[in-house]
Order: sequence, then structure tokens, then C-alpha cells
Amino acid sequence: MCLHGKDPVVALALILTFAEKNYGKYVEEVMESIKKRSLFEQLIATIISQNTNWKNTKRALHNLREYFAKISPEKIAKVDLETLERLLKPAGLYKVKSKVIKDLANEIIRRKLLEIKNAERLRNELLKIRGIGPKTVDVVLAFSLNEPILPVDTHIRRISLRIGLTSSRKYYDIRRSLERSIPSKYRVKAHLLLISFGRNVCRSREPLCWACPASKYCLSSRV
DNA sequence: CTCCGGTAAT
DNA sequence: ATTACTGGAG
Repeated sequence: MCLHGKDPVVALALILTFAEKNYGKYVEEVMESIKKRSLFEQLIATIISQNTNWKNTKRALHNLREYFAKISPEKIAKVDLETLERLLKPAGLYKVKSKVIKDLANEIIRRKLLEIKNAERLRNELLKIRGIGPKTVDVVLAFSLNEPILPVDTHIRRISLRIGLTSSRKYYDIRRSLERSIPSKYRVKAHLLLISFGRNVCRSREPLCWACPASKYCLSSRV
């Protein structure tokens, strides 16, 4: 219900339908490969991906797998920082990320974080580690612990703001707005679908509004 | 708001 | 040459 014909919830639904049709198959594959990861591996992958495109993230991950065979907190804790930095270089922000990943490995060993079953407790423990923020922790909880969360990345944030789904720019406000409109079982998939849509259509630079199914419901439409 | 940052797209 | 990338800290 909207007097001026701009309804963000309708826009969101149209976008998800469109994304399902166009990127659904790809997204299914991504979900499968992500769910094979261990919790620790998922954490590492998510940290590496921070503010970095997927191609470069995969390069750094490839370097890690090649060097360690199997990635574990013990191995990360032992390796020297310079080596870790060299392996992570292609992902950018490599000094920050190396330190975060090393701190994380140490804390996991010291405080036995991987034994925590309770999602809320794990969330709080992970958030204490410098370099792990709400987006990273939400991704891990959603993918590895099946929590009904819809993690908000830069693409999803952009889409939400453009269609006017939320007036607040704060992380948890945007997340709450999305979760109000998207049923819990569908949230992980919606997360990936929205990212694909944000990369391909609702792009940051030159959004393809002519190709967008929600353009007439969108506050920022250039069509 | 700025910084970290190599890489690819424009 | 500039901009953005599945962010987060100071």
C-alpha cells in the first residue's frame, strides 16, 4: 500500500522473482559449495571477502589451500605473519586480514570457540575479535549454523536503500527491514540472489534500470 | 569520515 | 585516471 505507487516490498518481491529466474541455478551451486565448508573455513573465507570482489577472494583462498592443504586454526596459528600476508595479497587489505585471521585462530584455540553450540553466544564471542563485524558474523551464523538471518552486504544495502525499503542506514535496521519481508527458510538464498542482482543489474556505478523488474516501484529508478 | 589495498572494470 | 569490490576500526 503506497499512495505514490512506490512500494519497496513489491519492488523486493519482483527483484527476488527476477533473480531466482536468472541466477537461481548459479546460486544453488554456490550454496552447495559453501555448505561443504567447515565453520572455521567459512570464517576465513568471509574475512578474506571483506570489501573485495569474488575473483580476488578466490585467489587468496586458493593460495591458502595450496599452502596448508587443509586449513585449520592450529596451522594458521603457527604460520608466520609474513607468509600469511603473501598468501592473502591478491585479496587486498592483506595486512589487516592476516592479523584478523591470526587473532581469530589463536582465540579459537585458546577459548575453544568452535565448541560453542549456542548461536547467540558464538555471535558475541566472535564480535569481540577485532576485524569481525556484524556482516561477517551474520554470514557465518546463517550459512554454518542455519540461523534465520539475512546478512546485509554492500550490494544488499545499496538495493534496500534505492528501493526505499528502509530509511535508516544502520546495519541492523536494514537487516530487520529485509527479514520482515522475507520468510526465514528463504533468507540464505535471498542473500545470494540479492547479491547477484546487485552485481549484475542494480550496480553501484551504472545501474541497469531498464532491465530491472522493479524500476517503476523504485525510488531511485533512472527510467 | 578516512584508512587499509591489490585487482579488474570503465 | 578513477571507481568499486559479499567491511570494519579508529
